[in-house]
Amino acid sequence: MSDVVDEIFDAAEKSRIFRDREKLLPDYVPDVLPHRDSEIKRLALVLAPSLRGEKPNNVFIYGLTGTGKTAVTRLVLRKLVERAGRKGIRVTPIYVNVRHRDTPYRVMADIAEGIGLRVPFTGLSVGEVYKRVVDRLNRRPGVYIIVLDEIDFLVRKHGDDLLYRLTRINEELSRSRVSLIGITNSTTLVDSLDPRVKSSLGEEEIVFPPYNAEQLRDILEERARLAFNDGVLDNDVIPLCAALAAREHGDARRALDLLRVAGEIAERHGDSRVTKQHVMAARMEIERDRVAEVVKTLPLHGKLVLAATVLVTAGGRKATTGEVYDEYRRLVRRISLEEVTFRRVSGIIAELDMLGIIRARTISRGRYGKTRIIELAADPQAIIGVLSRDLGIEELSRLLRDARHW
DNA sequence: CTTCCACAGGAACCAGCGGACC
DNA sequence: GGTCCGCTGGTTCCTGTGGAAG
Repeated sequence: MSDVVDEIFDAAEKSRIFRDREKLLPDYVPDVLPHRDSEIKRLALVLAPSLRGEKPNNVFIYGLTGTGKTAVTRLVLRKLVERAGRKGIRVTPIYVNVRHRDTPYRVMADIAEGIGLRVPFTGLSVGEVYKRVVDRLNRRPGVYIIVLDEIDFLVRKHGDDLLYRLTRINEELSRSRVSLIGITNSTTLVDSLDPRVKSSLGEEEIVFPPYNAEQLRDILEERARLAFNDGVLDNDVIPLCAALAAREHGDARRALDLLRVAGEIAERHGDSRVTKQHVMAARMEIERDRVAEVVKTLPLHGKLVLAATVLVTAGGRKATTGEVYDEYRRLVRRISLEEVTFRRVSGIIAELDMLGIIRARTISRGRYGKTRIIELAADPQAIIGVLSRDLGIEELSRLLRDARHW
């Protein structure tokens, strides 16, 4: 037995495929970012005044996912801090990813942590945390640069009150200065902001265009050199990853994920080279994982509405909100649970759409009313699998399994 | 041109929970 | 121990609306 374990560990120690797998992880920021020179320059220019101890302008950064917004920001901040350190100036970056911390309190709490303040994860008011932050900033003079990544998630759910407060924070500071960098995936977000927030945050604006397939190839090649052993990649692997990601609006993160997972699959299978087939398998694995992740964390009635959607869209037909709701009711009654209202189901459908698990677009059928037409946006097999296991209701699992015959 | 369907989706509010503060 | 807090997952009530039918 122990030699089996040893074998596994031995194999894990000297990977045949990877030289350094971490270089492909989403949060790794390389020193070289191909095709982002002008964006790097612009951001550096904006932030440069902090080296003189002055407050840089606030910046608004837009661009679709995987266009290098976060990487560029981190790179520039890293260099800025290095430089400031050598000159003995205190510049403190505070990075908050709002996507998974999408309430005003949590964002404020993260900012507090970012300046070394311990705050409880609940119990205090937002105002109280804000006060403590202001207090701390006044006690420790310096330039602070707060990065709010993916702020769309905060604004969409909770409005821009917190943003407004943060843009005014300097009025309460005597010896410190705070700059804001707002990063967003959505270009339409700006229009929904309070004009005061808009003008303050948008003192500077940088737009990140999507990468094309050729540029993605450069990025992947650069990174593959660091991450893979020499000669393990088939020639068509990188072009394929680039092409697949280019189809999804030039998402570099997606391209890197594909490459990494393809490598992982090759390694798991004990193959010595990464091939096109590994990339195709990676695509499916990534999708399955995404679906599983999303579906598992859905609240109970979210899962049930999704189950109803699966049933009513069997055979690839499209359904309306009303049809999904009817099916949902039938389902819930059959397994004798309490049902939620139509309004809630409508809201859940909107949430599932946002999560990318279904597609729901509103249309008008004239005399026959306005509704959304709904279809699945993810692999039905994967959804059914996760729902069956997760709900643990035998009758429902059977229904879903039967719906699979289409 | 008007009507009217089948909803969309905003707004205000609520219960229950885990937790902080005094 | 009472009061306050935020978050989630709801409810109730509501106004708004694209476009086929009449």
